[in-house]
Amino acid sequence: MSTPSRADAVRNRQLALDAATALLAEPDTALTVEVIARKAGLGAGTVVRAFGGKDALLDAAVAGLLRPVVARGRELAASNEPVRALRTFLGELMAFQAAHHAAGDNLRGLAAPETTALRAELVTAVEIMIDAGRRAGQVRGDLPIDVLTTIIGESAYAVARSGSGPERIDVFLTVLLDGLRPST
Amino acid sequence: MSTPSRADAVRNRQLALDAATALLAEPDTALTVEVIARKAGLGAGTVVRAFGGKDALLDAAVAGLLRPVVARGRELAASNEPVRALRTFLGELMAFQAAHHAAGDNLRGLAAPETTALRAELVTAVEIMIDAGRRAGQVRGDLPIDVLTTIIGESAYAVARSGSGPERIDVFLTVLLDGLRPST
Amino acid sequence: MSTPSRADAVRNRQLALDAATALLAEPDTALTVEVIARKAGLGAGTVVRAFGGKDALLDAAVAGLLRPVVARGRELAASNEPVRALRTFLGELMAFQAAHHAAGDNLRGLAAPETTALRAELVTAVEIMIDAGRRAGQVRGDLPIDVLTTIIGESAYAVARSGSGPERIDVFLTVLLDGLRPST
Amino acid sequence: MSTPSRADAVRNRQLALDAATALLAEPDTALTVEVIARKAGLGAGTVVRAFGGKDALLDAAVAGLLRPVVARGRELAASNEPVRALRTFLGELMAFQAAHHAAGDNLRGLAAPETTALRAELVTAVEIMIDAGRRAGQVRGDLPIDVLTTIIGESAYAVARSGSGPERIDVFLTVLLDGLRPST
DNA sequence: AATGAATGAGGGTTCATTCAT
DNA sequence: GATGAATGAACCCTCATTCAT
Repeated sequence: MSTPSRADAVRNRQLALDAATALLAEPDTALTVEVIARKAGLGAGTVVRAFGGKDALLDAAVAGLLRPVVARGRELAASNEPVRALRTFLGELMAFQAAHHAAGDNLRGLAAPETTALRAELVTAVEIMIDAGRRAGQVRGDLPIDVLTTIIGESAYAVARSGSGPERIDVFLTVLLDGLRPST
Repeated sequence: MSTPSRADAVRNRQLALDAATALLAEPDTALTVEVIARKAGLGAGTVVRAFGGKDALLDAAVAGLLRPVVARGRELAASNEPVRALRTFLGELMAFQAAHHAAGDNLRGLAAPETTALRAELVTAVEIMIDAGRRAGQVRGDLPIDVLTTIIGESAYAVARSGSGPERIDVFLTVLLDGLRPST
Repeated sequence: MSTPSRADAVRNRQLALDAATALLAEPDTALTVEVIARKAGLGAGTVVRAFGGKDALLDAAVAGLLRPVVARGRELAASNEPVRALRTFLGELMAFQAAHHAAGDNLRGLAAPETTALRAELVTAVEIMIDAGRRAGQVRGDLPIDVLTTIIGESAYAVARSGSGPERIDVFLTVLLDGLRPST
Repeated sequence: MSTPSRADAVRNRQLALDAATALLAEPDTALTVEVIARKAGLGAGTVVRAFGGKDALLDAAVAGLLRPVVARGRELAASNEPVRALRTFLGELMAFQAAHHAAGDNLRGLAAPETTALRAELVTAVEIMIDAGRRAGQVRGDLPIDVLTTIIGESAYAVARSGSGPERIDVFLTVLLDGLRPST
């Protein structure tokens, strides 16, 4: 029968994904297929085969990390306190980046369609919040919105690089959001 | 005389450096010794020998890019219009990063003493400007200065990632500097 | 079961070891990883991976050659005809060296813990035989024992260099053992 | 004129030779052309050109070391106290080997015609001494002479390997020469 | 379907030799 | 003729992928 083995395949996919995800948080680990496989308790071949290549595995792992953040972004985009929502969202995004700050680096030079798509959704969520903030008169309207979202998105990455803790993230957010306020 | 052949050595060192520097601006190129050597029109051995290793070559290339920026930073740190100086400096720093946005990534995991030293000088220059800005009442005093400098430094990196052009840099600076103003 | 593929690994490890061992007997061969791999019918990566480096492979190869000799030495050290035992042992040791006379040279400058340990055991065995020979009045007592063992050990190496056949070994042993007899 | 530059060539040949010779006594030095050149105060090209290749340079260096030893051998071969002469000669040979025990190893795999020829002469000298010793009844006659000379020649190398000092050499000689005495 | 050993291209580096200066 | 920088083949090793078991 093929059903039970299919179940195994699903389980192994998840094991590989979990291992890769865990390793993304360890900045000084090599992140080779063999290391991932060992952490997953699988063979190297299984790990590659489960995703069709290392690129796809890492894409899936980073996407898996990003997905709940994006979901949260969609949720917060519906808030009627857009600036507060933006701060909350960016705080969570940055905390995620800080916790897995090897994620971005390990994706370098790889095809990562899932992650790319999620990043776009993330930008959309930010866009909605900014737009709502503008309509509420809480966010400055003198700058092009697409540039603002890009800046905000990339800034999250910046914090990740410095291995920043919560207090640093908070300072950054204070500066960023004060800068986004309408100029008096 | 011992100068003549040395002249060639200097020229080729520069060729290798130029090639590496040029490649730092191409984010999707592999940046192997052989690629650098081919671009420089030299043999692979020559490139390694000229700098004593790939690490040292990349360090030198990035440092070469960073050096004039840092020099400019020292100059601007003496300005008596600190906020304007800060904006000018950050604009130049970010333009540099944007032009060579593979620089930081390619240095990952390498020993890069020159670049590290320059980065420290860069932070010092920013610190001076912020401090002067505070004394002039133009920069907020409610946040720890070392966190501000880190944030600012990392932000420059953020812009680099997005391959941003001048207008994007300008928007970022506007937001950042407005956020750094004393809260009313 | 996990044994089946492991069986191949063991077989190939042995293939690499055999190839290296065979090449140790060819004084004018380069003994690079690739040469060993080709002789073993394996890829270069496999050979390195199987032992964790060229050093370890050569150490293992030489140790593999030395091990039975040392075992025989321990056996003969228990003999109650110490001089006869010494001659037998040295004969076998030299025959081994003669058969693989590139062994020592190829280990030069390498970390070879196994081989080093075996050499020490070898010296100990000789020491025991000489000591027994002295107590039996068959070996001269006028010379320091540690010097004798060194000399004997190194002599075996000497014979190896000349690619000597059995009759040469025999002559050397006659001279050496006559020289070790108590002076009348 | 070509005469003065010829003089320079001769001088540089000697400088290269001296440098190589000196380095042969340092077992843990790399002995690359560049190292030799630096020690000689010459350029790498000059060192290679002076001898037509690294092999020839090392051959010449080792031969230069061996030559006086061989000369001394010829001298001592004329002695009418052959056994005493043999001991003296072997002592000097071994002291030479001990002082330059990197010599042999660095010649490995190289064409070294000069050194090879000298080694043959050295063997001849030993042969003469042994033959004279036999006629004087001081050296055993029951063993083939060519084997004895080989053994003796190779033994000198053995001592070199162990980095032996004078006392070790002396012990070795005592054993060896006692072994060469006619069996009673 | 999973395994994990084998593969082999590609990485940085070394070094005897060559050749423009 | 001397120089020493450039060369490029060869070295050992790593690792994503493949494939016999």
